[in-house]
Amino acid sequence: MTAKTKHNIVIVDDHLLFAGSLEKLLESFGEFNVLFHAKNGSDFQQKLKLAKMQPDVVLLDINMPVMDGFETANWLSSYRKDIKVLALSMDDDEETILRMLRCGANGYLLKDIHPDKLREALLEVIHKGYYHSEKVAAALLQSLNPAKEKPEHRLKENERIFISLACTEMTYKEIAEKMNLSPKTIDGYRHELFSRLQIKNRVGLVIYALKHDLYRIQ
Amino acid sequence: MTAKTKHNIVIVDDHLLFAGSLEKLLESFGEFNVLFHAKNGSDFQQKLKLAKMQPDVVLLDINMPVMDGFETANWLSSYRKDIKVLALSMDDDEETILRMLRCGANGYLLKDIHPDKLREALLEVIHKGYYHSEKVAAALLQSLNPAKEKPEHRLKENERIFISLACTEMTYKEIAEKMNLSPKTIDGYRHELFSRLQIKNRVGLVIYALKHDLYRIQ
DNA sequence: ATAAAGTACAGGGTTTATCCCCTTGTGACT
DNA sequence: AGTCACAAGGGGATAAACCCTGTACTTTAT
Repeated sequence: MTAKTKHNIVIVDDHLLFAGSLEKLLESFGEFNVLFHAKNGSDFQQKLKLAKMQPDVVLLDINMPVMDGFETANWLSSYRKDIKVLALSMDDDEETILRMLRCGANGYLLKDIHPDKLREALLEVIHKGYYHSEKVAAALLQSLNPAKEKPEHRLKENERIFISLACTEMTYKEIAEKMNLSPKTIDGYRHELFSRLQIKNRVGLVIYALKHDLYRIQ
Repeated sequence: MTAKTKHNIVIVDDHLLFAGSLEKLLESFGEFNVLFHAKNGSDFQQKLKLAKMQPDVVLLDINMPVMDGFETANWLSSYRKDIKVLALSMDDDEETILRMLRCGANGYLLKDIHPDKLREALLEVIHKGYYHSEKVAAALLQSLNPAKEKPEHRLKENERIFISLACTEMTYKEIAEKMNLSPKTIDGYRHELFSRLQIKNRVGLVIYALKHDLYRIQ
């Protein structure tokens, strides 16, 4: 395979070590050529505009500082629709997968897959225009089936505020004061959330909040 | 360089794609030979015992399910002190770096370093027995300054276990049963930790645990 | 060698917070 | 008129948090 017929790839990831290693892996497959690296979305924008060759596929990390994967995919899908985007993430959360696909990604890969899967995914994205692993396909189906959705996990604004306050050292009484509500109303929120989210106590609520990004440490 | 004179490396990381890529990077340097991968600490234990060749260095990820980097480094430093450990993490938190070094790691590398630094670090660990980047060296110096040390944050093993159980929906009574201790002893642990860590209630303890990586979501 | 100090575990008793059940008033919308 | 969402309350059981005390065993000092 000559250099001309190789598929051109760009890697966007803030972890230099990973990006560099990934390049070696792609080279070892023999049919790919890495044009350049970028350490975040805006770095990618600049380098893409200056590049003399355009990539066929962008391997895009989601968790990045400055301009994350969602923003980058969104921008690229309006700027150059012919460049395919393969999202790379450690997160197998359904919400994240769907959000990334809605931002225009052509495929979604978990970082804990076998290296051979990456080759398979890249070739599929190039030839078929999309790639979906079993997990992603399952998430897609779930989202299309409204019956299987979990409406009990939809939260109202006051519930979100309460949950994030419950992740602090405040007592329920103090939370009530802060929200200008009666402690008894807070008691009602608590009881309602415990049964809807199937948790047993306040620690369960904190864990739920952290899992679903309703509260962030530090 | 013949295969015999190459340095033997083992990679312990739950992200298969990263581990596989890293292997290609190491191969490209020419002076390293990857013996095997493991996806967590206990997987590593098993494979190490069966392996016909022993590694010179273990590249060890910190964030893993089942048996994390701390536990693994701890185990290895008592099992085989001649095998060097180079910790790999995205976390530049001072606490984490020091904890890993206390667990017996011979060096600490951030995942966002340049690939060439990895080669440098590996060679230094092999020849000098340790490697410390600027950031790690700075953290070490800080810890040597007794004025800035926080001895009240050093935890005993039972305290660590208690804290991670306090991050679940278990009551203190259930935690006591699980640890084969009286509920009153647990009450003592709780009181001691609240005053030492300057927190007011169990939620504070959960937040502390998550900040300092004593408990991990999911 | 023995007293003093420290550490780990466990107990009694009390207050406060959490958790749970059941009920009520008030607008708002069909 | 009905029911729905929301805020609020009464009463009570359980868990969490905070006292202070005691025993057994180890470490350290003299």
